[in-house]
Amino acid sequence: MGRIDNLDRHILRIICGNARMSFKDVAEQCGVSRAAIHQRVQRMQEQGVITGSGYTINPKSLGYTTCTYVGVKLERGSLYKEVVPQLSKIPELVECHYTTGTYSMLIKLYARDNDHLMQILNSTLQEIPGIIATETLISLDLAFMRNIPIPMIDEDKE
Amino acid sequence: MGRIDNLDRHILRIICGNARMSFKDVAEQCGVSRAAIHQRVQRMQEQGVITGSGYTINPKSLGYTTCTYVGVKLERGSLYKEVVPQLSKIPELVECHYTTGTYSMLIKLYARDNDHLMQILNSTLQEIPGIIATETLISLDLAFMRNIPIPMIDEDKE
DNA sequence: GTTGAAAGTCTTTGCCT
DNA sequence: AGGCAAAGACTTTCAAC
Repeated sequence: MGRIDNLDRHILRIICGNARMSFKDVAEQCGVSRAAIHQRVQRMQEQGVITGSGYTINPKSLGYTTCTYVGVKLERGSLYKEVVPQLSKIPELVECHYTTGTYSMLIKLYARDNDHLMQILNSTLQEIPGIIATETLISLDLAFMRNIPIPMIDEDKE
Repeated sequence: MGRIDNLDRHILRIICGNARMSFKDVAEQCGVSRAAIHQRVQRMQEQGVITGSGYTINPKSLGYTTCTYVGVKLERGSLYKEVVPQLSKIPELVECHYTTGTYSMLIKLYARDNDHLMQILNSTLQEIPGIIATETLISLDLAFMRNIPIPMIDEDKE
């Protein structure tokens, strides 16, 4: 996968929170040329360090009033691979993990209102074969949401 | 907050998964001029519909091998406001919700390895006053992670 | 929402360290 | 290998319509 040095990390710290910042400004902040930024961003995309880009949309502006996590219990863990395609069909479902602990899976979804949430939970989720129980954790408040930390490394080592 | 019409929605669908796409291409896909795209994106940023932009970074490339959700139980729900600033100090913690259900809070974090995870759970989290119990849900596999759905609306109504 | 022109930015190529 | 400079191509911005 190739090493990610401190210049890479510096670039990532800047752009991971602002995809539309011009490479000229990134270059100035890093003290290198624009071309260097361009080459490194391109290389990191090829290496799979950077997997994509996007805008963050406020769910409320689209009419989604609630964000909910649901703990899903399966009849058998091995049903995981069969259940995922079914879950994937639910557009409101944005994240889907296979987990250790109390639940077999943890999923995240957005709903327009309580009726919509109930409809997803009862009519859609509970009807999927293999799912024997769900536990609903409604997010009443998002205290914070931020990017993964990007620590600098000791470049002499490694 | 102003209405978001179908052209806005079309734009959002395109750019929310690709922040670096040129507005010229967006304009072509939408069948309008470049300036229209620019005006609308700017307006949506001012309105708070678009709250930011960024690159997605592969956690593994930074040395994070595990993604973990932790259900946190508080002594009293009202301690929430006091606990959040403490949690915010943990850089590996990327998301923090106040929730209904089994837990008082649900948090998401990244760890380099099992030792690192244990250290965050035992040394850091459990030491915060007000936290009486935690339940760890390690993500063994991320089946999918995608953007919130952006439905088109019936523009005659509303 | 559109057009057109001016200002600024990105991307490529070849060169240098 | 990796960083740099310059040129042409492309975008963004700002008018007036």
